[in-house]
Amino acid sequence: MNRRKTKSKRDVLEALKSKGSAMSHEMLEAVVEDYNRATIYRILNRFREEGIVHRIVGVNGKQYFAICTNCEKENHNHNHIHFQCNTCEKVECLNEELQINLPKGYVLEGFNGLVSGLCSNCS
Amino acid sequence: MNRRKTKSKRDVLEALKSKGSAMSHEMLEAVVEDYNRATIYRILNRFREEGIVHRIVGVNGKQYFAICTNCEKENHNHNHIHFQCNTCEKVECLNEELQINLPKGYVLEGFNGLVSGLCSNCS
DNA sequence: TTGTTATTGCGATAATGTTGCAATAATACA
DNA sequence: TGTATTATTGCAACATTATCGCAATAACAA
Ligand SMILES: [Mn+2]
Ligand SMILES: [Mn+2]
Ligand SMILES: [Zn+2]
Ligand SMILES: [Zn+2]
Repeated sequence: MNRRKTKSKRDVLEALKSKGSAMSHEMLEAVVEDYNRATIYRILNRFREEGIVHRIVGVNGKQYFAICTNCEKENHNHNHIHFQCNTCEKVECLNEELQINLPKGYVLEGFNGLVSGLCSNCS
Repeated sequence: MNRRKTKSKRDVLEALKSKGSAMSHEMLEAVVEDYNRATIYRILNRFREEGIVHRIVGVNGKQYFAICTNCEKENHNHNHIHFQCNTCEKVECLNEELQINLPKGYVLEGFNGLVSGLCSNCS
């Protein structure tokens, strides 16, 4: 399964990089040129498999995708909290790492921590 | 806007109480008698307004509702983390309270912290 | 018992995300 | 450079979750 470089992938990656904060499908659609809905989702999920981006689930239940920073190959640290603005919908990574203690017998596999409120632009 | 006591409300509340952990619409539908989808959602959102239940958004983007415990009227503490099992889909409240520091200019309004993994039954 | 209106059921609708399949195009290789 | 392979795309259909308008129903106050 060899990967191929395509314009759509470049466009999506470029959009995510230049935006800085996390983006939903909807946000991406507004920025990149007109690709099919399925194509964009497939690209995002592919990126996620490859460890290029990580996913945040918003309070609205929507998926947001953000470029991985501070992540090494094979060693991702996504235990940071995210912030979602209730007004402008922006989703960003906070630096806050946090430590989680689970009860006995529980196995941690993922973390999705989301603080919602007003960002500095909207407060 | 006076509230009225109905069988559907009693049933939903009873289901949530006896289950102990958070429930999705789907889970509720399987337990209570046959009410319309919209009715159940309206009841849940009503309960939320009244501060009887709180809502957790799962990693799957679905809504889960749990009875409020440790909450006083007008003073809810929902800054606790929740745990969702990737196998049996169960969602429960963890005792872990956590402290969140936001950057300057940010206003906190809500928190949805979700750890996913395997519960003690499924691990 | 009766009137008011909160609540419900029904149907339609919106939004998000995935999938199967045939067409297209990126890439390896002759 | 030309050709074959197959990863990727577009399209349409589908699944799921959740909300909403409206008319019918039923809780409850008087
Ligand atoms: Mn990462
Ligand atoms: Mn509460
Ligand atoms: Zn904002
Ligand atoms: Zn489990």
